Amino acid sequence: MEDMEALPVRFPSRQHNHSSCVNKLLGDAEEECRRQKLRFTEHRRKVLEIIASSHKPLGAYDILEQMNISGKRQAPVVAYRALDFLINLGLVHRLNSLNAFVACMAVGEDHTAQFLICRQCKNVGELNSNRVSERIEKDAVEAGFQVDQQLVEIIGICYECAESG
Amino acid sequence: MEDMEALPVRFPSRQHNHSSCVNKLLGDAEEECRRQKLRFTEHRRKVLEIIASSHKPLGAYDILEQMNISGKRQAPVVAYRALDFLINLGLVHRLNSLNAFVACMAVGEDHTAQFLICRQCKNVGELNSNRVSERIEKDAVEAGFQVDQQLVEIIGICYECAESG
DNA sequence: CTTTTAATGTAATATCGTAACAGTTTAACT
DNA sequence: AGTTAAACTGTTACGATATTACATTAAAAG
Repeated sequence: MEDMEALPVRFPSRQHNHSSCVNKLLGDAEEECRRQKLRFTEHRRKVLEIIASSHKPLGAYDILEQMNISGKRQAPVVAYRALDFLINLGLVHRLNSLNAFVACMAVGEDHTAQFLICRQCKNVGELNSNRVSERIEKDAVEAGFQVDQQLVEIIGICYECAESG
Repeated sequence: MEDMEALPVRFPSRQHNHSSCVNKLLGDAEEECRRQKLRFTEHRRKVLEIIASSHKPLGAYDILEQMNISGKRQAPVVAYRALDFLINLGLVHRLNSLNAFVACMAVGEDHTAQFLICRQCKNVGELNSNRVSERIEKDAVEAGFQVDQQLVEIIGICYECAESG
């Protein structure tokens, strides 16, 4: 018997307005930092804002380009440091197959995540299927392996791209 | 009700002897190339041999170092070309989270694969769980996504490392 | 208000991967 | 065999991604 609850998935639709999710994410970040007594500095805010403003994954150097506050180009390490921080906080995810970064779409939900990467429009969605993560966990354990972290990236075609041919 | 068949998994044990699996893989490669009328050139053979001789993932430049036939260092592109070929043939897998490569442990079995990466001994095992791949496929489809490729990398501690503390 | 921890600035460098193009080998077909 | 087309190789250069190291500054904790 299957679990019949709705499967949580976020795939950004085409006409979707980013500004609300950017604001939500920045708010969540601030709150989370306050709670954990961490510093939500300008670099970190800026990087999160840049990533959240795009549902296409951004490379570190793309982000860097948009960090030109006062026309001055930052060193790569500046972006990487902020990214590390945000990833540890669970606000940003890294897509290994693309060497790129996306904002988390399920902040604060204690979620597992699988990434849906559309190879046509390049948008990335986040699937939060506990069934998938539990299946992986179980089978790994059965194979004698103790799981710390799961990286699941699914490449294909999203609904909107499939519809429009 | 669960599928009770044994879960196919290959995790290289410590005392395991590589030479037999190297030979098997080279044989499979030759046969597959003959079948598909592809050329199993010296570079390709050498790269496959190098990868198959290690169950730790190797980076492209590690492979390159070992390609010093007659003391002459090859250009990176030489390794990458051979790797592309072997990956397309399904003889080698790329681990995106490590930018590294491992030999396939289930050649010719029409398999799906999930990788078990031990963060202690750095060995990599291959889990071939259709339950995992089917669960991913189903949930992605339910989420409106058409799957072309799945990348599953599982990071943790292998059985032998867990035992020895 | 001083100590110590965390974050920043800056330069250099390491690591990973590809483009472009000329030359050579191999396979396929007269 | 000789010709042609396709695949592979050699070589150079470069692009893209990521980290180390260390001096300086800012913030939090006592």
